[in-house]
Amino acid sequence: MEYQFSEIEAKWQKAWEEQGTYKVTEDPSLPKFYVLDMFPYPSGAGLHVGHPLGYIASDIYARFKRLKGYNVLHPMGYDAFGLPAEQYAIQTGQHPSETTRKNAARYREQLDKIGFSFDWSREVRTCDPAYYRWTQWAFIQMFHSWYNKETDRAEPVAQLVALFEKQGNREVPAAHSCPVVFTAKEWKAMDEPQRMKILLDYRLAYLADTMVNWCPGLGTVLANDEVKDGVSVRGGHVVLQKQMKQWSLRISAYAQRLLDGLDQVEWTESLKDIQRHWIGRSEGAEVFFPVRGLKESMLIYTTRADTMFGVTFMVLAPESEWVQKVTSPEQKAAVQEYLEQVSHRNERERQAETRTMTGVFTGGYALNPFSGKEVPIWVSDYVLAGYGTGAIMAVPAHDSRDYVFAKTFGLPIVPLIEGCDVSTESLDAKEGIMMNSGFLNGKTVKEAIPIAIREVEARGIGRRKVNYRLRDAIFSRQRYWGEPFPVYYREGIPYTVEEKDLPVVLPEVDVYLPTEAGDPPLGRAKDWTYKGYPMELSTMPGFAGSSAYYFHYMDPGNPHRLVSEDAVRYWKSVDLYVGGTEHATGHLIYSRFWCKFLYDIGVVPEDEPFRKLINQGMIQGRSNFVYRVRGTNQFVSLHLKDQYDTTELHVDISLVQNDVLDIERFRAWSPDYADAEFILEDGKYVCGWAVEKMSKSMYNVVNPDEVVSRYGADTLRMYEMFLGPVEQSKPWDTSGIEGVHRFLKKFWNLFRDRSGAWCVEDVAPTEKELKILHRTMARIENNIEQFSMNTAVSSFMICVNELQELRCCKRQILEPLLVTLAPFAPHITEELWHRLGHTASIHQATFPVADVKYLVENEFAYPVSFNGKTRFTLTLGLDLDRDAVEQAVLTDANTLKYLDGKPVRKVVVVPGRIVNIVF
RNA sequence: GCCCCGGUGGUGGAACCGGUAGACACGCGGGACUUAAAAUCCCGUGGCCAGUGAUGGUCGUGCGGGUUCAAGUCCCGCCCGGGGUACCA
Repeated sequence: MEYQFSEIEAKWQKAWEEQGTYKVTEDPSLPKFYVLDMFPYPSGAGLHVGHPLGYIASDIYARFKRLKGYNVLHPMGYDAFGLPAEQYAIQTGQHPSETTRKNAARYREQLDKIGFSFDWSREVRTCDPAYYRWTQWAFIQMFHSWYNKETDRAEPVAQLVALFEKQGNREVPAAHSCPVVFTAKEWKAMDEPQRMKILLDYRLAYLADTMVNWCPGLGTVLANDEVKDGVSVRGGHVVLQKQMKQWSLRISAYAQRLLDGLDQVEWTESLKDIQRHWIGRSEGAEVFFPVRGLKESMLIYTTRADTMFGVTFMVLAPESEWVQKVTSPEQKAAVQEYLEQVSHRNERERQAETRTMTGVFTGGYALNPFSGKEVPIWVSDYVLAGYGTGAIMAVPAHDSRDYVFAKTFGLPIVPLIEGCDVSTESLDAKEGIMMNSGFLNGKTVKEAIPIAIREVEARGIGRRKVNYRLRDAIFSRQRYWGEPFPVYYREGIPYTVEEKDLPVVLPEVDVYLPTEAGDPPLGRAKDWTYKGYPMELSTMPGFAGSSAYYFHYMDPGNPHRLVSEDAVRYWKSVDLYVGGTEHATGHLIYSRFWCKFLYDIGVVPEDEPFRKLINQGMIQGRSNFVYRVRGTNQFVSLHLKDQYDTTELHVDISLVQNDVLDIERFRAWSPDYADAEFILEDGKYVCGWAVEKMSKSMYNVVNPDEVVSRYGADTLRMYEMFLGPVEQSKPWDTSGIEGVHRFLKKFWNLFRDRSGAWCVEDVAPTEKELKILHRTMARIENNIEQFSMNTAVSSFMICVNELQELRCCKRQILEPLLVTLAPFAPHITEELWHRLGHTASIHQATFPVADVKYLVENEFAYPVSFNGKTRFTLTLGLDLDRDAVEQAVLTDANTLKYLDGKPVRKVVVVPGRIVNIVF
């Protein structure tokens, strides 16, 4: 019987589903292993062949771990809230939940055909109220928590209130944004709205006026990771800076823990670097500069306290409250005009103007506390309001931005490093010997920095300070298709909905657009109130639902908890997470933060969610081109095109095989080409090709369904792995798939004789056959553990080629081999397993253990080289020691020939590796 | 600009700790089977040079240096491609 993959695959997919083969429950008698894929957003376009790459790799790993005796949790679900469904709803009026449901069904259909071992009974969808109640619940917990910097964890706000009642807020070690200082007495004298306003500045989920990325094109606010190069990542719309009242998560309180935690996880260094950079820890000092005519001193942040003597001016961010305080009457009009000008600029313009500095003098002066000199205070948008204190001391000689500013406005530049030349550019490097710097003269920069900070502290004009670039996460979106906030307003003050009333279900609206008044779409909902009070109109961002979904998989559908104690104590955290690197500064940071918070409040036992992370590469498209002679309907073959003036056009890759165009089908492809003419080479039309993004517009999309129906899921799975390392990006080229398909046919044929009849025999295998088997088993196990799936596939090919040559069809060889192959090709192996007489699934078998006695060789073909050049090989026993090998080689006839009578200077022998003769 | 990661045949890619570069596969060329095609099987396949020939020589892992008996692998300096980040004081 031929290898009939379609029937085999359909049969076993059905059987696995019916028998619940991949259903998993907590089993304390077995070690656990949690393999997770980043869940997909179900888009309308469906899956292309690049999407399942990571899923296949993780599925192989999950199946392997099961065969090794682990209880494996391997779930899947959908990141189902998101902009595309909502934009589609705006255009068509179709409810986003409807589109999402359809798209998810399509995804499921496609995924099922590939034969994954997901436990679908644990499916989580972020848009399902039964799930998002836990997103809302977590928000409520954050609302009622504050960050205690002393205990370094989140604690209940009730405890904070107790502290306020006892001692006011001055000494409370909290991460906060509260501008006022009060005593216990003052706190007690406040009324409820006043207290609630204060507490908002301490909560981990808080409402505040903040500078946000406002995207008019999408009608919503965006988080920093959703903006790139001044435009929105989704849709590419212009983004403006705007002051708005928004919900935020105080993730900045966790900056140090997020940084430290990176040392505990097995992620690639480059991904950790991206996160480290995003967190952006810097060590420096905050220093007060007295201001002429004011009692109050201005606070600045610097990492270069050593350069204090070189400060020749100060710069304020346009948004700084100090601008109004220091501006002189004469400069008021100019400053106003500048602020006006700056406010109209969007992020892109602000960034594009790196070269031309803008700014204005405020008319105010600050006093350099070290040199005693007065320096002018300027305003410029090169200083950011959100970092440090929104004010800087400018040292043009040693900071390139200050340098450009000084040159632009003719401000003095005082060099502080001996022998440096600042006539054309600043010297930013932290090296050299200090000069012009009073008590720091003669010191190196590295010595001077701590000395200067110590001096600042000794004089009581500032203190050592660590800053982070990481900002609090803006958590409101002025959109419809997201989790509603469990928040209502009483007298303008936000309160959370009682937990017993969760979930707060997303209400229906007539259209998915903002209201006339400019409120978000939820402003259109009828009776959008709680206990008679108005509800919050924003919804949560995309990352809300994806920050803890991996916990709910452990205990899906639990109506009482995100995850039960028993379940989370068993599954703990994700052992292996597979997904794209594009989530480095979004999902992967937010999830870590969310997990640490849940850890702080005692809901989960570990504070890092993803122990090991593998980033799968992208599968790129391989496009084909035809060359049309300009102004004609004539097409010229690739290698002749240089003789003509041509236009390169994408051609659908389904019309091309091995870069040769199917002319008839090309003519039928579009009416424009119906009467096309062709200039051929060797009777063929050869197409050009290029590696590009896989996309419809390039006509290079390959759909997994098509591959499955032509070659089967087992072939698709193995070919995706065979393409190359999982982590690497590489182009998809369907022509290569034949080799993998051929391999599976050969493998199938090992079980049959020449006539096609079943021929597996119970005969003792030979030493040689056992060696082939055990070597393969050992390699595969090693390859899977290293996540080197491509070399695993090669190892199988080599094994099958060798067994085929030996015409081996012995049960004792084929049976263990089947189990070894099962993670890669689950269907064909299941079929053959049952034909061998088994009744239970092969996926519940045990992975065979390689016996070392079959792995050791007793002979080795030594490559013998002369002065590093390999000339011949000499097979010798591996039991020979260094001297014996040397003797054997030196007396060999071949050696004498290559030496040609010259004296040997040195012989290098590495037993079991190489012999090198130097002469 | 700064920080990562890459660069190996016509193509995708192998090569453990420095030890026979190009495994495995595609493609291509040749052959067998066939009326023919598909499928299958066998042989060859990095470049150049020499030889009728089994073969021999030589160059070769982006470029230029270096360390070493030996370098795709380690070190220094560049070039190119991809990703991250960017007035973060």
